[in-house]
Amino acid sequence: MWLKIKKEITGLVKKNFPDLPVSEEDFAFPPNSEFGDLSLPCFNFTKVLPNSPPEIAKELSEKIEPSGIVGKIVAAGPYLNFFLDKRKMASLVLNQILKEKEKYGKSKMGKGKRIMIEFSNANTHKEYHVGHLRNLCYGDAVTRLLAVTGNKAIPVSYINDFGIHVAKTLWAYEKFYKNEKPPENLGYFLGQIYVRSTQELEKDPKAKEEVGVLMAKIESRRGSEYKLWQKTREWSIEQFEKIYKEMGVKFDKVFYESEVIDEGRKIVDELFRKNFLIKSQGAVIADLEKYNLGVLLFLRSDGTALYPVADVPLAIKKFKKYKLDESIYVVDVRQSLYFQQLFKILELLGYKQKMIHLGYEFVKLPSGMMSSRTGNVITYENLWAEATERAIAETKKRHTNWSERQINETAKKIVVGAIKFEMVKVGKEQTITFDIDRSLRFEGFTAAYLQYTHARICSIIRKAGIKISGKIDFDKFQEKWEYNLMVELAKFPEILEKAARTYNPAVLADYLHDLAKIFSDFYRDVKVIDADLEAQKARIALIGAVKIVLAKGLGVLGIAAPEEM
RNA sequence: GGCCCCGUAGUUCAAUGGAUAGAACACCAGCCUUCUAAGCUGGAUAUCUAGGUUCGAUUCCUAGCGGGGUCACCA
Repeated sequence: MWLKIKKEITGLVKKNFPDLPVSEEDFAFPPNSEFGDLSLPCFNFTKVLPNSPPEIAKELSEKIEPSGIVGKIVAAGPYLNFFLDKRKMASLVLNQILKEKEKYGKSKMGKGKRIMIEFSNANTHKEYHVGHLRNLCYGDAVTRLLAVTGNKAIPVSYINDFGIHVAKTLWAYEKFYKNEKPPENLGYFLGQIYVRSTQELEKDPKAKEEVGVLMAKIESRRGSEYKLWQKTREWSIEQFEKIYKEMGVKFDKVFYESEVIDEGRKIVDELFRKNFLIKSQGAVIADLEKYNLGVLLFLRSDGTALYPVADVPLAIKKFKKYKLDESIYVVDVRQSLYFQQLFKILELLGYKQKMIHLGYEFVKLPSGMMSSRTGNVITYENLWAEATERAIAETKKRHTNWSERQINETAKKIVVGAIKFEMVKVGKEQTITFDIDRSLRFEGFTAAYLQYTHARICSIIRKAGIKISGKIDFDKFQEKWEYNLMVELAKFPEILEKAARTYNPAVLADYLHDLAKIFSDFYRDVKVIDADLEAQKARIALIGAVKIVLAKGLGVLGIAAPEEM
């Protein structure tokens, strides 16, 4: 919306000064609304005009006649500030939002590009912890951002169900848990066993061989070990599905290492024959030294497979089957060298599609790096239980008359919101130190604050009980908060585009918080229900627009906006 | 050692090269017979160092310091 306004103003300036080097990108928002709504720095104009920036600003402000959406033009030092016509602004912004409703903000920026985005690459037979959650929440938010900005986003997950970790867990299972009655959450149970396994293997180095033997038996895809693998693999997969359902994340397709590894071995053989891969120190590698990317191991010297053996065929399958324009991998930044290597190999094999590794920093705890081995870890289950308990307690306190079902449903929305918001509200380059007390707060810069703001708006609209129909009299807007809200609402489409362009949902989180803050100011100073009918109508329209944008913005972050809380 | 990321308030984070560096938490002092106090108001506190580019640098460049990651059989 602002882009449109900036273009209009650019036109206005050019009409009077055709030679001035000015474009939409040159405008800035003033630090304070007292300065105006939009600002044009005049420093660059010294190249075509003889005067100093302040003199130029002054001259421009005198010679350009305000028209259209521009109400007033004022020079402030080297800046040329534009004040917009508030009534025109109101009718432009509010009419569009109320007409488009939840479609407001949708753009065609992506031009229908087919983008596959791979995330939540968890391992079966291991724990699912807050580190995985960052990946899940970030990947999901980016998927939704790409979709809302005009791309065909295809979310997929790639599960490693066939690595050595599987054998480790099953080794410990056979040895220590075989006769135990498994608990209800079987996936979680496997995670616990994996931890035990790493501890036991440290104590008993000889057991490594047993694990190797077990792995070979599983890979043979025959016998009781293979059956055990099939059974326990389902346990993990069911756990993942439960997590995705609770968190409201959907994948179009889930790939499994066990399904692509055979194809991968064939490709490795073929590439080896073609001398694309070579033998070195007993292992099979790709030598990428000439691209300054070191070497990448495909096969260990004992012939067992490493990551790229599955990743290469999977990437090829993706390109062929899904006709992708772009392929995105959301994986921990520690694997950025690996992805540079993988992309280089795919490029050398002739794949020219755009490949992007979205590397985010890891999650650690106040007590240090997460480590399953030492038990310094917050599992998904622990976090979910803890968060649910707190959200239920908080909701009960406020709504003593609510049914249990109502409380649980609302609490769940708060829990999912809290977790997702914590994970995406900071940039991906930032290490998250996950402090459970800090993260499960319901005040300040949190999802709960945004949800609460939304619920308050819903409450007002319910109580007012009037339908907005016919023409709205925007002259009824007299308060600065009403105007500030509209200015903020108008930014939403550009915010979505910026967040999508930079793969940074934190931009959106920030914006929603700003919007909610301004609403709170409005809420304090401006009564909606007590106002005369025309003013009430106009204000209902305004807060209705805020509600739409809050709900939509939260939705893009994968967070629900409850009507009451 | 090579490469990558980070360094902003007591803490956790913001800031397309633009005006007075914003929030949140914590702390102190206030605001609920009035649309949900999960809210609001007020208060104090910050750009790692040294150079450079620029009319203008938290932002870009160089060097250094500090923290983290990664660099062949881990995933």
